[in-house]
Amino acid sequence: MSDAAAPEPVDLWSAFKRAHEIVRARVIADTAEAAGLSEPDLTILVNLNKAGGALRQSELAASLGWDRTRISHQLTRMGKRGLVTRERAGGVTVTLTGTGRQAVSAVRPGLDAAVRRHFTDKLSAQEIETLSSVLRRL
Amino acid sequence: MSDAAAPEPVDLWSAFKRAHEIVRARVIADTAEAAGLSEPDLTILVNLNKAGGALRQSELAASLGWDRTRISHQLTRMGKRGLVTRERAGGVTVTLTGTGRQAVSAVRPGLDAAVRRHFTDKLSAQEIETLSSVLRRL
DNA sequence: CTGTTAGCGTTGACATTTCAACACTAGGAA
DNA sequence: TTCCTAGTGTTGAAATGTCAACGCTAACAG
Repeated sequence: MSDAAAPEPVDLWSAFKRAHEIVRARVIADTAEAAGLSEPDLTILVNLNKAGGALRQSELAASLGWDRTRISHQLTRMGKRGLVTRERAGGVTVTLTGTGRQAVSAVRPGLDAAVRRHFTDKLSAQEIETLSSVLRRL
Repeated sequence: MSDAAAPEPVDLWSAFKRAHEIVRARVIADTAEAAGLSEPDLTILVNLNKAGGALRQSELAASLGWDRTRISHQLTRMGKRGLVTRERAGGVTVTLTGTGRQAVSAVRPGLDAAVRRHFTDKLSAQEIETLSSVLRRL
């Protein structure tokens, strides 16, 4: 039998937050920081790019688990920096600008590498599968 | 064989961040919010309490994965609210006040319940063990 | 037409986090 | 002694996130 005592739920949650915090800091230090982008900038850019360059604002919020206000402020800032544009069409559609696309392409290789280095390379294939299924459920 | 395609590292990382964001929002809504504490307040209080009520500031930072500046500002705010005290002893030692202890005890049962409800109850014993081992490694 | 309700987004004030720059201390080397 | 160097903590300004309040639009009932 395994000798690991069942962790208290709160301790498991603390470990989760700590791991998130540490991996996040390392990945950002290796990517956004080097590209003159903030972490939220990068998060939005990658999500938009993955969706083909445009998304409804509410879908963007849902896919990140962010709330309306946070997305709104963030997009306002990114608009001023010329990374995205917004237009009303029923809801609001957010679109990547040329500058925005360029920024994603520039950072992407480094981001992939950093995520592998600080995250997935430390996990076995079996663990990745379990983790993936767990995260989907939360 | 499993038919789940191996997820791109970046996608797994996004899923990790999203799960963290969602669980965090739910737990906080059910606990700190109800107790007049902020999330970082609660995080610090729980950690200090677990350590017996006092810790070196740098140890607190390391155990949370936070950086110096963040801890410093946070403790300054909490000091003003009467939750902790600091004194210089080689490094700086942070101590829970009576008010601080009281606050932790008051929130603790609700916190345990919320973490179970939004997090561990959704995982099997097997998954908890895997997750626990993975998080330790990161 | 007049409400009413719900979804979606914005705004401004305030709280928290980050960033760059600055002390302070201890320890060792010149 | 003086001069590094590393580790630790603080400060103030700028960036980001949160909260409460508001406005807009569409759908629907009266």
